[in-house]
Order: sequence, then C-alpha cells, then structure tokens
Amino acid sequence: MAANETTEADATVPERPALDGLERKWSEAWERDGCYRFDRSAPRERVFAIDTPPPTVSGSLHVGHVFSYTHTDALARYQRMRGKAVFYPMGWDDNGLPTERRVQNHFGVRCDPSVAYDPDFAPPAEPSEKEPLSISRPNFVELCLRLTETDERAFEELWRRLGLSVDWSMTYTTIGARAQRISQRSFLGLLARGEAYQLEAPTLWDVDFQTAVAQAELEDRERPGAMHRVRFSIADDGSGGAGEALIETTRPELIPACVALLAHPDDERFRALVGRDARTPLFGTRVPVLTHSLVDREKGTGLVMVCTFGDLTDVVWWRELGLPVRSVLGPDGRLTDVPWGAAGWESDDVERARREYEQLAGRTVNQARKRIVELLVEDGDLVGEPQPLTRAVKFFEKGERPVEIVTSRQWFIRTMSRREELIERGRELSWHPPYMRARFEDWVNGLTGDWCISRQRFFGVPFPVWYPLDDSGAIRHDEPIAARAEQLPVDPSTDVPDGYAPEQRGQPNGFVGDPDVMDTWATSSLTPQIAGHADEGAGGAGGDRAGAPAGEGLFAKVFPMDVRPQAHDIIRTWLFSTILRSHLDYDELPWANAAISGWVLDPDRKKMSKSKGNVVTPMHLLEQFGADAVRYWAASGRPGTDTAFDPKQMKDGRRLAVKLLNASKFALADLPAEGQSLTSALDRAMIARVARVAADATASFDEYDYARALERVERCFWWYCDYYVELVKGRRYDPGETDRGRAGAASASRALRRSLSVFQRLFAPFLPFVCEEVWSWWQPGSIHQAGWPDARELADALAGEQANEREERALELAADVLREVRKAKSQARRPMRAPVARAVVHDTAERLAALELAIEDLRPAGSIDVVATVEVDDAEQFAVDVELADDDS
RNA sequence: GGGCGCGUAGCUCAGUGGGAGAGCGCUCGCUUCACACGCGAGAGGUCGCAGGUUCGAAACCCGCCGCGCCCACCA
Repeated sequence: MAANETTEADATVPERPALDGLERKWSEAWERDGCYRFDRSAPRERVFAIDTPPPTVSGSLHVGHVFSYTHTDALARYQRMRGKAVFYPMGWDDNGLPTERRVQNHFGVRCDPSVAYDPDFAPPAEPSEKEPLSISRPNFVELCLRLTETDERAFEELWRRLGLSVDWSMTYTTIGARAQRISQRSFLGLLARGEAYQLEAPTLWDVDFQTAVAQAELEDRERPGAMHRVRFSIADDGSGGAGEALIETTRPELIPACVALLAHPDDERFRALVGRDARTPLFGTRVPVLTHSLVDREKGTGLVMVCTFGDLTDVVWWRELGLPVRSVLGPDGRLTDVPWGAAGWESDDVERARREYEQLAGRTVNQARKRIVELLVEDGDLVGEPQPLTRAVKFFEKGERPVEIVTSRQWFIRTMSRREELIERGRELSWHPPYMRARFEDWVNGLTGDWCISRQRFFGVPFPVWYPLDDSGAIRHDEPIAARAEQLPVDPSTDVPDGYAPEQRGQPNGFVGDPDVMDTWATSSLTPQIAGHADEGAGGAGGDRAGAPAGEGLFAKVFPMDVRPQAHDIIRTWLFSTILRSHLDYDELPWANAAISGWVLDPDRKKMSKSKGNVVTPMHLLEQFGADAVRYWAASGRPGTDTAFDPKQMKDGRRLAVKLLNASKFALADLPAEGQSLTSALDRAMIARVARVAADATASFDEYDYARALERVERCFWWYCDYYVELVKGRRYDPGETDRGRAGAASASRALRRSLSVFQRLFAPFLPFVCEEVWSWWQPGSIHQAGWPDARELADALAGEQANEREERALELAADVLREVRKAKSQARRPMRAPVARAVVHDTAERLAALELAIEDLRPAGSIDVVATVEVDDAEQFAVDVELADDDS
C-alpha cells in the first residue's frame, strides 16, 4: 500500500507489526514516487545542496562508508522535512590508479597512448598476464568504464538498502564526459590566467607506478634502515692542507649524487672547513662545504651530505644554495648510467669513478645501497659498523616502495602564493565540529610547494593541450596549443588540434598531445561543479573568478553548496583542493559548511582496513540487523569523532524500531476517538515536554549535530513509553460513564496521536523505513516529505491549552511515584499489576498540590487503591510508603 | 619536535559551574489487556593524576601521565 493512498480517517494498523520486508517495500515506493527527486523549480533560497563524497569504486564499500553516509543522509532528511529542496546527488570516483590496476589484470591489457583508437576493439578472450595486449588510451578507458559499471551498480544497491535519500537521477562519475569537460575547462582557465604552469623540476615520484605524486598523497611508514658514518676527504687547496670530514647518512647509495656538505653557520667545529672542497669517497667528486641554518648541529656528525635528491630537505638546500643537479636515479627506481668525466660529473680520478659506479648502475636503490657499503668498506671510508635504526619514510599512499625525487616536467597549480587567502577561506567556512579547522590551517601552513597535478598515467582526465614539434621533431613545451572550449572533452592522444592533420602527429613541424592525465584530486576537487552541471547553460561558465554563477540553470541553483560532508583524513586533499579550485575559479567558497565525520574503529580502537582483515561487510550487517538499526548505530557517532564498531548498538537500534511500531499501534488503537481538546493536565504537560525536545532536536540539527538530536529524542521517547503511556492507559481504557471520563479518554487519544506524530517525524531522519511504515498507517503521503515538527505546530496541538508549571510538575511527580510503587512491587517479587492498598507520598506542600492533578491517572497506573500524602519541609525528603494489598492468589 | 582530540560504571558513550547518567552486559523479579524483538527493579564509578580559580569543579585554568590522529627540515 502506498503512503499516499491512506488517510487519517482509515488508519489501518497491522495485527502484529514487524520490521521484516519494510526496506524493500519502502525503497520501491520512494523510487516509484520520486520521493527524493530534486525540485529544480525551487527558488535558490529554498535549495539545500550537498556535495556528496564520491566513493572510490575500485574497492568495496565498508562499514566506515555506511557510518558517514548515514550522517549525511540524516542531515538531508532533516532539511527536506524543513521544506528544503534537497540537492543530494551520488558520485562514483572511478578515475585513477586502482581501477587501472584492476583492468590490466582482469582483461590482460596495457595502455599504450601511442596506439590508435580501435572502435571495434574487443578484449582478449583469454587474458594473458605475461603478454598483455597494448591498446589505446580511449580503448583502455572504455574497459575501465565497463568494469567500474558493475561496481557502481552494487554500490547503488547497498545505498538504497541503507535508505540513503539520494536523487539517483543526478548521479555522476569522475571519469565521465561531464567531469572531463569541467576539469579540462577549469584547467584551461587556470592556464590562461597563469595559475597553472608547467615546469621541469624535482618532483615526488613513485617508482612502481612511474608517476609524479603530490605532497598530499604521501604518508609516513616506519621502515628499518641503518645509519652509515662515511669519510669524505678534504682536498688540499693550499689554504689548510688535506684532511677529512665525516658525515652520517641512511642513503649511502646517493654519494655519487652528492653536491655539497653542509654545516650550521654557527657551528665552530666546522669553521675551518667551510668554503673548502670535500671529495666524495669512491668517486672523487669535489663538493663544496657550505652552511645553512636548517642544519641540525645535534644530528649525526653535525655535517650533512646534500644529494640530488634524497629527500625534500635536499630540494630546499639545492634550491636555496643554487647547487647543481647530479642525478643518479631513474624513473624506474634504478641507478642510471652517468657520464663520469663529462660536465657536472668531474672527478679527481675519472677511471676509478667509472669503475666504482659500474658496480651500482642498473641496480635498484636497495641493491645499490648494499653494494656501495661493500665498496666503502673495501676502500676504508666507512667508519665503524652501520647502526641499525627505524625511521619514517615517505611513501605514496597507494605505493609499495618509498617515493623518490626525480626531475621531470610536470603541471602545477599555484598554491604557495595563495596560502593566506586559503586560510582566510577556511575561516569563512563553518566547520562541524569547529576544531577541525585547525587541521586545514596546519596543512596550508605546512605546504612546501605548488600542487603538482600531472600524473604519468592513463585512466584519468587528459590535459587538453598539444605541443608543436620543431624541424627536428623536438617538443616545444613552452608553446602549448590549448583546446577550444567547444571541443571539450578532448583526448589529445587521439584528437587533433586545430590547424593540423592527423598524419602530422609525431612528425617534424607537426604536433604531439600532452601525454599525462590529471591527479585524481584535480578532478574530484570540482565535485560541486560536476554534480551541479556547471558545464550546462547560462550561469555556469565560471572559471574567470567572476563570483557565483547567476541565472536559472541548475548550477546557479546549487552553487555555492550548503555542505560538504566528508571524513577528517581527507581535509588535506579533497577539502583543501576543492576550496582552492573554487577560490581560483569563482573567488568564493564552494560551500558554507563542512560536516566532518570520524572513522569507524574496530573494537581494539584500530582503524579498520582491508589489510588488517578486520573489515565488516555492510550488506551482512544490513541483513542481520536491518537498515534502521545500522543507521541508528551510525547516527550515534558524534560529528568528527571516531567510533568503535559495535553490533550491540545495532541491536539497540532494532529494539527502538520495534518499540516505535508497537507504541504507534497503541496510540492509534481504534478506541476512543480523538477529542477536540486536551482536558487533562498530564496530557498538556507531556505535549509541552515533547515540544521542548523537538526544539532541542531542531537546534541540534541546525548545528549539524545529528547525534545529539537522536539522543535527545530517543531519551524522551523511552520516558514517554515507560511513564506517560502507562499513566494514561487507565483513563483511556476505563473512561467510565461520566462526561468527564469520556472527555479524559478523548483527551488521551488526542495527546497520544499528536505526540506520536511528532515522535515519528523526529525519528524519520534516522529510521526512515520504520517511520515511513508507521506513518503510512494513518497519514497521507510520505513522512519524508512531511513537515518537521516546529514550535508553531506544537503550540497549535495544544490548542491554546498551555501546560502550566504546576501541571508539568504533576507529570514529573506522577512518574516518580510510579517508580517507587514499581520498586516496592519488584522488591516484594509481585507482579506490576499487584494491587496497592495505600500509597503515602511524602513531599512538600507545593509539590503535593501539583500531584493532585495526577492522582486520577496515577491510581490505575499503579493499581493503587488510596493515595495519601504527608507534607514534609524539603523535597529531599520525598518518599513513598507503599502498602501492598494482601496476596490473594 | 609542533598541532588537534580523547581519558566518566565491565563494554560503548552522553553529560561544559550546583542532584554522577544512558544503553548493553550482569543479578533478581514479572505471561502487565502496544510491545517477551517485552516490562520492572538492583548491584556497579577516588569522573586519568596533581595543583589552582570558585561558596561550589567531571566540567574552567596550569602542569603531568596515557591513548589516538594530523603535521614536521625524521642527515
């Protein structure tokens, strides 16, 4: 039965309400009725737009995704009930390395950008790992799309099962044509304005993937290593005679790449050395001894070897001291051949340098390190034994070997010069929770270079530029040919620039396409533009720092968005880069709020990860506990706070959902009919209490604190079931024959229904399935499109019969007395319905006066024959003497 | 080394100036007419440690200890 086929008049409550089957029933109904469809006709100010995180498609969704997406969904449902047109798309992040790897293995292919596109291509029937088929970039991309499509369907099914109120007609992918068009257009804008530039420079490099990577993609890993003390000789320059200098290094294989030795400027120990030349062991290359303030006198010998390049500090020293490049490391992580004796490779003993280096060339870093230690030992330049140690080494987060620094030509976006502006943007943004801003500022302050956005990979967005070739066929990098806006998206490996013929590709005086693709963050930093269709119609041009888009197009309706929900670990990547791009293209924040969620930790408080084998599959959880129960657990996790995985709380959630079914059944029971007014004090007091909780939940949601909202509502609901409902049962079931009795029963029905309606809606963002079910028993339409309970509505429910202080106290006191009566029965091991001959309440005069209002309800609720009172001076002396009637069993 | 967060009952966690709480777990009791996927009751805590502010501190301030995360110029 659809939600909109019932009305309050013909409320139908099942004999035995149950949770089974609700998920299928209601997710089908929501889809059929377009319940979550974004209303494009809504005026701008009524739109609430969410910049949904696109999950990476090449893996699988885990319980951490369920956790944080539930938070967002609760916010979305709240805003929708507040009357907002909620823009809540879903994206799939399918572009990038993980997909490439899967496609290579799955189909037995390799991408070769020099191969031409084959429109009739079909992957090999029997994929060969050893002899992969070389295919063009467009063909490779097609296979990537084919594989990710399957995952995307599985993801969507899980999200629907979880009850995400996404508008599935607005789904986007980060590799799709729109994403490419928008990424390329933004890039061309940056290029035209000088915000993007190309440079040949030392670049962080992953030797396995053979691509540049960005600072933001690095992580530290502890690795064993050894400290080697190495002797350099000091050349006799006639000023102070020969001598020696000792340095310590964990990377002796880079001695041939040494370009200087450094001491701290104030370090007296090396005063005599500074300004002279040292000679590298084995290779006899003269390197100057210089000073730099970043040298730590306490570390090693106080003298440090600068290589091109061992780490990022080397880059700083190299740049600031104007040192030469002497590079020995190739892009594959092996030592390359170098021309000893040629310019830049001078040696005091060229023959020997060649001989020694031959032992290293072609070896990997680790192999070379092992070998050079042997050579140093033979030569007597290794002082003492290498000292084993453990140190943190930089890795590409998806890589398996440490990153190296390799000189290469890359595209960069200017960030260093914008740091102050970005920090200012971070301060304009509302962070939930607020302390997360510190992570952003720390990151921006710690940036060491512009953002390298080019990757030497294939499944990504190509750079929309070509380069002319000169007479000799050399690439003229400084004269890039940009694609026209109307051409986008382009793939320069197959598309041809204006003014050239396809045959001119790679020919002298012809052209070549830029071979690289963009960093995956260079695309996902544009998710607001992609989701909002910034490439469509008027008002979405952007890219010229002209401020927010205007007009009636979708993009103008949704941008800047209201909220970016995401986890705290990608503040430095996704959040940072999105702010940067929006700042550069629109001179504006991309959203007003950032809702930061925590992680799910396993019960030992470790981060869940596949490698640890502690991952719980979400579908299994949904089957076991039900979506509402899983959502309840997720929504209990505070914003920004890591939460331990706890199936027990899912049981609690299930319990709550069942309670809601049964409480609804009770409140909607056929008898007696709802009255026109609330004649009973306890009814009015209860409504007042529920109104306060609704206001509290509203305030919490407005602060993006869904967890607090849930906690407050739930606490009130259990109180309501345990006390209020019990207190009014007698009046409702046994109204008696008087008008007063009948009015009391009708008042109870009215109060129960009004409060039930509020509770159902307050729980709806958290437990969408069960709430829709109980709503459908008596209300038309979907609860998820019903209005959020607000103060005015609740005032109306009271119909001018505001509870006063005395009535509210009566309700509290009635609950207190009921508790005491229950305690007495429990201690006497009697059933709760056991009759009480007499209950004597000790309390202050004021409170006893309030209790009078509740006595008629209290007596049947506690099966109390006589309620007597004793006045005391102090509320602290509150007590109830319970005299149980004789056991008549 | 710097920054941020956390430390409350066996477990998971609320609680930011005035009664130390919830759920689970545990113990006991109850077929109670919405609900045994239930209901009622109970036991259980020096609120990490130490100092300070205050009439009053779990909360505010200082220091320390422990845990986690992020960052760092980790030679």
